Amino acid sequence: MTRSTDSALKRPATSESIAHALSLAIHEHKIAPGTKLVEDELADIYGVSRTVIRAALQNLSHVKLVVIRRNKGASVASPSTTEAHEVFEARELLEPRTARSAAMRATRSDIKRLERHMSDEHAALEASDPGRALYLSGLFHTEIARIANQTTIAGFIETLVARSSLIIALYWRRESALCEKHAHHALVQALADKNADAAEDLMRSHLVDLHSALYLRERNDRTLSLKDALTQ
Amino acid sequence: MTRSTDSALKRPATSESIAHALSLAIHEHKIAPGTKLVEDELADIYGVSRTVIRAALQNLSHVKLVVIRRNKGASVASPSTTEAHEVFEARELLEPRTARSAAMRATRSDIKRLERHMSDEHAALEASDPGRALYLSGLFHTEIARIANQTTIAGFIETLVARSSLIIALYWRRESALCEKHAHHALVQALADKNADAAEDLMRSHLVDLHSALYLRERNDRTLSLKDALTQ
DNA sequence: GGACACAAAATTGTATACAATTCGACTTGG
DNA sequence: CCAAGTCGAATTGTATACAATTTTGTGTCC
Repeated sequence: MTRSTDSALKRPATSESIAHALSLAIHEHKIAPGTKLVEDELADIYGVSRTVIRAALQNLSHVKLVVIRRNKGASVASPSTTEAHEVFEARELLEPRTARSAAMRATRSDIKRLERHMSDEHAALEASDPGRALYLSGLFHTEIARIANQTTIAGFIETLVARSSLIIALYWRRESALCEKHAHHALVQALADKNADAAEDLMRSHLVDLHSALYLRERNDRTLSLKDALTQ
Repeated sequence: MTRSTDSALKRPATSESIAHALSLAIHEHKIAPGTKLVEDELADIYGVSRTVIRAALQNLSHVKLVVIRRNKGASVASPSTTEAHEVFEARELLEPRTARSAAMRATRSDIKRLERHMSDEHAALEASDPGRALYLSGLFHTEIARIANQTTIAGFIETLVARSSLIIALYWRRESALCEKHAHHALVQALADKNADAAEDLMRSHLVDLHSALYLRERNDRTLSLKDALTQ
């Protein structure tokens, strides 16, 4: 038996599966923004060599979930308020239009899937696992992008949702995420009704709500980069 | 002296510099879509180990310039007509808005830079180096995204422009790219005048022009994926 | 006690060795 | 002659060894 923590992985972890696992942990706020990700530790945890870990970290850096600096290694990204604004502005540009397309294309099974997502999310909240609820609520958005059948844009949205998770970890100021439930429910209704206009509007206002539920005063920006400079 | 072709690189190539060099070659149509990229060959050419090459290829795969399939290696991407449509639809969604922002923010030095780009492009055409002209005309678009000061969206546009280069290699049907010159010139004028509406409209119609200058009949898609399946 | 210098430890970067897989040519039996 | 199978070369996947760099700790001098 090696020193490896042997975390019950049947299959010999690939860089993709590791990237996925890390991504999930970050989404669910189990790893905080700014956390240093040391290659040796991860290699030990997943029972693979650093080669594979490096590939996984590189993957994550491409979706901006981790930042890699030469000779300094990888850390979980810690977006500035500027980046936070940009991410939500990009979402406000892409997602309403995508919701419109989704409304025109959504099948009954698509709707069913979205409803399942919502109930999973609700269950996670009941089980007081807000991290998982947040992750699922992100999946809801990427799922809609998938329904819209625009792979390219869906890919962009996926990375924006991922980054949003970090942003929420850093700047969220409301306690309850229940507002979400309402918005998502209304959206699914609009999709089911094939009401493209409503879907677009609902998505837009949902995103504006999220954006404005963040605490993004400029001074935070300085604090953050200071923390960056000191911690990492 | 090693067997390496030793292509006059002063600095010990990093994965980034190699990715950049390959990206340039692809942009300029010096490497055709579908071309197999063998790690050993590249390692030899750039005088580094496969480790570095693999990192570079992974970088390129994230911007969809190359496709990596497990145990099959990397090839230059060869977008289907469906992907081609998606890429241009995404551009039509992102870039007009971006041009609007750019118009509101462009400084005199920004305009100067764009004009320099245009004259470089013209020079490349004069020197009958259409590949380079195409590359520069892509840079023009990413430059505008940069001016708009939306790093996130600019990043998306950059990858879309890169992929467009592949799409043009595969599906371009007009001979002269002179239409471009006109459109770009008008755009710069709008930016210089801080005419946001005009910039947005000009960008939109420019992209629609490009899109419609492609030969994207469905049957091509089949041909392509067939070729894909056989060649690679 | 604090600033500096320098050595030791930790960590990342790169090359290389070897294992696993795919691809192609050849053989062989029908 | 063709189909299927098989061996070998080519290529990719992964682990490991070592070099380069950063970080940390320690001692010295003022």
